[in-house]
Amino acid sequence: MNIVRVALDVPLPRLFDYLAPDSDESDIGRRAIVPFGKGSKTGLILGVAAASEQPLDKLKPVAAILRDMPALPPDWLALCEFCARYYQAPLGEVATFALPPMLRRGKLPRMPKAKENAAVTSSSSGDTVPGAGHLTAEHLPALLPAQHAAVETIVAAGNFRTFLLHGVTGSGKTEVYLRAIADVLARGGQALMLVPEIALTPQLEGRVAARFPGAHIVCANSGMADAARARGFLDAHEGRADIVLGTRLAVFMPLPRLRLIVVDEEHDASFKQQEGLRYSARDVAIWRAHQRDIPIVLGSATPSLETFHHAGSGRYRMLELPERAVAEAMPDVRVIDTRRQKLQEGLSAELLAALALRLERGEQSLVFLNRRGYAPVLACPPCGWISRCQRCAANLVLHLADKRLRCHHCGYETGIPRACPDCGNVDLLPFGRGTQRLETMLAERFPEARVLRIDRDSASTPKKWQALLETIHGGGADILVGTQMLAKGHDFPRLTLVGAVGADAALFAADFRAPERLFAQLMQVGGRSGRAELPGEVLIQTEHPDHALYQALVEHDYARFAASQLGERRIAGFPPFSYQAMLRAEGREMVQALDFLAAARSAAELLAAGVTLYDPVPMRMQRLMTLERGQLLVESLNRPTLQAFLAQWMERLYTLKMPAGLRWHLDVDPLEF
DNA sequence: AGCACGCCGACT
DNA sequence: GTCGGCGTGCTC
Repeated sequence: MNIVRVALDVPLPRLFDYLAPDSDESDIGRRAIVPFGKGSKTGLILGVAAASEQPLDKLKPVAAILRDMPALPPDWLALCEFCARYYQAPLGEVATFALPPMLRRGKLPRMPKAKENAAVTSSSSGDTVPGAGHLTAEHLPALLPAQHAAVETIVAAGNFRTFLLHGVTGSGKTEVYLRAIADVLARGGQALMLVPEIALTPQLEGRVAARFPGAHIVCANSGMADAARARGFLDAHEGRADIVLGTRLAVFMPLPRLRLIVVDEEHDASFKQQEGLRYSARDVAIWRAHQRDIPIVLGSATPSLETFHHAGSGRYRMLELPERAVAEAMPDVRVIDTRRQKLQEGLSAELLAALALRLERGEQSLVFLNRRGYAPVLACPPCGWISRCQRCAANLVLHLADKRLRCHHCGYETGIPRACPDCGNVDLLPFGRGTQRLETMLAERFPEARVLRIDRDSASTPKKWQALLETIHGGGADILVGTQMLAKGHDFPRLTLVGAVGADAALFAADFRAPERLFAQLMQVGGRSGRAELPGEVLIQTEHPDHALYQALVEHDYARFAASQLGERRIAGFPPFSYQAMLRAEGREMVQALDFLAAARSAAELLAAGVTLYDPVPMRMQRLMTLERGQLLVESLNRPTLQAFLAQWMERLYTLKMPAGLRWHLDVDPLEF
């Protein structure tokens, strides 16, 4: 009697056994439709067996085994198993998550008929080299020595090796990726390139497509239509695709001839999924490269400190691109000490003068401020009342443009009160500064200038964002005011000045990764300024001009910044010198959440050798409106120790009785605190 | 997670 | 007298 073990999309950490008389080993990795509870579900067969641990009379027969596509291969199933184990998630959830929604539902997309243009699909036949005919040297940009060396090293690796390609904006990282990919394609391999969410721009797709005109390129991101995503998955799985280019979810694409993985902007937080299966696509990609014994290239101008640490210790191989490939000078970065001067609406005399100079010369400026809205709070000076969100602990941000108070954490919004709700005073004052206030102030101060604000409010839809970009590129703006939205992706040809305002907040934030993010942001935003003939200038307003972070920025010295941060983290015992997991609980009342976490902590007591469990704490911000959230940090100096602990701990947590309405999840290697 | 069954309030 | 609240228990 044959039994198939099926992974189903239910939050239960086990497989389900079904009778399947006509099944055999070749059905492992196939989808099956099975009766489940009242209805039926589509799942994935992960094993066949002669016997079950379940009593035979409890087993139902499978409704159907879907044999309409090739079974998913063992390495793909092993990838899911790794994720389930490492992130402590039910295997069924991982396996179904890794499938595109359409395949998950037991359907297949309509595939295009094979009639199309033979040149485009010839790559799947295996005897032509995709794009090779087009890769003539005279069409390719010349490589700098460092780029050349990096390409040679990656190409020569062949086997598993993690490379950190470290180079500033404009140093030509993309060209290195493309050359390494060309080599892989020439040898009949497939390449996987992961990019951050925002960076998956048509420009990059276009550049890759233009470089490999004969190659079959598949894109994969969550914004795609169901059928297109499923088609891409099948193209990859059945070996037709040569290059898969996508966001984090692309790390789960089955690729039989995979020979190279590239993770561009590896430090980017969007590689970590923040809900559901909380995986890090970058880390999963490294595991996958190891599994397949192939090289992986992590690229960044500002690597995550974890990655940089491993590159320094020799675990990863560092590839430095020291120069800018495009003939551009690095911007001149300076700090402005704001302690001893009276600021005008938050701007220093130097920054205002620099802005005036750019206006005079007809060049563009950017004022970078990581706080949207008009002012962070509305306050009543006599009684001390400040606008607070009713649903979560955050302050309500004043948006003067549409006369609203808005919570940037949970989305709650309300009108502006006429008078203080506590004391009735009618003279409520905005406190602090946001992008709107800065925009207003700059427009008043420079009436002749065209001031353009770019933040989540003004660029709320892709269409609005596109329109703003067109205005900027068309020379329709003199001063840009914006948040980190502006830091990524786009070149602004006439931009020669970047001013950073209010950056200090990140220096002393509760989140130990805040300085790392600030450095990356300032470096990125600074990289937007300047061209060969128009050198750029970056002015950072700060009350801590001697801080190591700013000093390193002035010197364009990432390594120095990283060394100082890593020194602090070593002393504090933070990652990469320890390994963390966060248990979070949310419920109607904070006490419920904290009670659960306390119970979870007691349940851990006998298991926790070599592991530190901290106290359950209420979360700083509660994201969901009416839910209270708490969290419990777990830490160990040793990853296997933490992993072993988590596995046993989860088993116990699953047996704990849950008060109604209380939910919890575990976040391994959390990025958010 | 769904989706049952299962006992206590205000409605045609 | 019922419709329905969501508490707890199970799904091979």
